[in-house]
Amino acid sequence: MENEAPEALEKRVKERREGLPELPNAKKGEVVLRFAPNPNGPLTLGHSRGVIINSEYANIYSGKIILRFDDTDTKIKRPDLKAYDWIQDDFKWLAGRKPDTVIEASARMDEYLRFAEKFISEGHMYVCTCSGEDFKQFRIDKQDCPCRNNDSTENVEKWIKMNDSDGGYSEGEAVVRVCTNMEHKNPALRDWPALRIQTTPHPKVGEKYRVWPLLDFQSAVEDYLQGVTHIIRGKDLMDSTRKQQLLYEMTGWTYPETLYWGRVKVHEFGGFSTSQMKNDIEEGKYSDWDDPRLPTAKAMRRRGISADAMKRFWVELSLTEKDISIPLATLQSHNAKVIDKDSPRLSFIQEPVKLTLTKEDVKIPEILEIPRHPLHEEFGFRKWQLEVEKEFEVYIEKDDYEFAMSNNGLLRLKDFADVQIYSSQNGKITSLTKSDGRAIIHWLAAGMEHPFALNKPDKNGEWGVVNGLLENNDYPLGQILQLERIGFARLESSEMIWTHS
RNA sequence: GCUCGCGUGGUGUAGUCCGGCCCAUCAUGGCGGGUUUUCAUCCCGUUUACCCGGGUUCGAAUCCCGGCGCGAGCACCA
Repeated sequence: MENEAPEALEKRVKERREGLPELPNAKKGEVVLRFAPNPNGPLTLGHSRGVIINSEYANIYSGKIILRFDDTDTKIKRPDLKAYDWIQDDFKWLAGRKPDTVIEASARMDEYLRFAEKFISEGHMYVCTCSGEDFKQFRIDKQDCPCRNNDSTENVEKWIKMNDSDGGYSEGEAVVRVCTNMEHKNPALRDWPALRIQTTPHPKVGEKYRVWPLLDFQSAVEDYLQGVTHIIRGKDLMDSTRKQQLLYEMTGWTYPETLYWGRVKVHEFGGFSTSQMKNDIEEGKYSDWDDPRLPTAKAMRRRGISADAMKRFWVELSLTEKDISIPLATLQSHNAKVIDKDSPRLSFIQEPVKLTLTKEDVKIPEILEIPRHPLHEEFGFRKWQLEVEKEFEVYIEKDDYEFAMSNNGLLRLKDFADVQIYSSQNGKITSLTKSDGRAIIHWLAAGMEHPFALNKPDKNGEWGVVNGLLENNDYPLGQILQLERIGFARLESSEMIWTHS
């Protein structure tokens, strides 16, 4: 058998793959990856995929992950000074660590301009002074623009004029193009633009530079300079890869291995446009970037989604080029598994109804001890001081009260006692032990509560405040709680933010 | 218009390169049940899929051809 068909033995056995697929041509310890957002806002849910997938691969291959701020547009997607910090913060939360290197493209301008000048003098790029509209036509017609045939000396002169704020070209009058091929079958690759003039000051470096690289050029040069081995990007940038490969071919550089993912939408949010969110916040539709209704990393964190759940979520979606639309429930399901085991239980009474109960012959304890977590007694106990002398008052939810009224008034107060309730909002404690299969509800003893609010979405997804009574506690702000029979929520100073059930 | 990519259940995903081990994996959701003094966690059961049409082949989710659908690029945005 081995002698007759050796190739049959070499064929890989079909196995179920788990986690991320292998990176092509990756050597442990030598992988360099990068995540390159535009700092025009904090990270969105979409960006979180980039942080997680790239940093996961860096972990798997003991490689490096670079965080690069692609901030070379001063006009359309202006960098937001605050975003540089936000993104580093979001990155650290998602990846569980800081990036190995942080680069700001705007701080690397000298390098980009140096390479631009080199490529122009070598004839790989040229200065084009045609209008955008004219060039568009040349591209459609597969015709060279008049500037294409200028010799490199002339191009260097024009390059100097581009950089000259005094008497040179002004914004829109000249761009630098990569000399590819005007008959390339893919129109997107025909002499693509590499640098242009921008006179809007940059928030970081002001008016120090006049000619700025476009993404394709900046990214191509920086990836080379940093020794990036693998690029993982959206498939909308496939043509970007091809443009950059053409430049790499001219310069003799080796292009990184490139992988892509498709577009992701979340049912509840649709897409994740940073500029759209920015507008909406400015118009007052949302309070800020961490408004729980927004698909930002900040908002997810505020809603009590754990970084671990985000990681599981993105790793499960893996690296496919398919455009997908996924319900938030998938992320929430991962999250529930992660947070359930260490979320302390607490009672929260929505729309409370106060009941006065008689104790009859039942002897109630002065202190009721309820575990903070049903599966982890080592977390300790909640200790409720009960009123043994005077009237005994409790709060239950209006819905539970109404349910009891239409079902003979029998209820069990969880972890405490069986009660019989009357429509007068009075009742009696009938026994401490559970005597039958009656419904068990959560409740609060009077004196153990304080008014508090829960900010949560209704059935239609509209967020609103539910007022109620929260069990007294000393958990720190940011603690994720499980409100018994309701769901998870994260504690803030003036309210709780709903996580999910 | 030109160019590129993708099409497996309600939603994702494995398998597609190298055809048989796939009457198609795992998860999530739905439904039903169990455990639980929470409608949480956990456990069990159940449900539904290879875009369409040809071809090659003993055999096709997988290879070939042709459709159709969806998405993206063709920006002096990233």
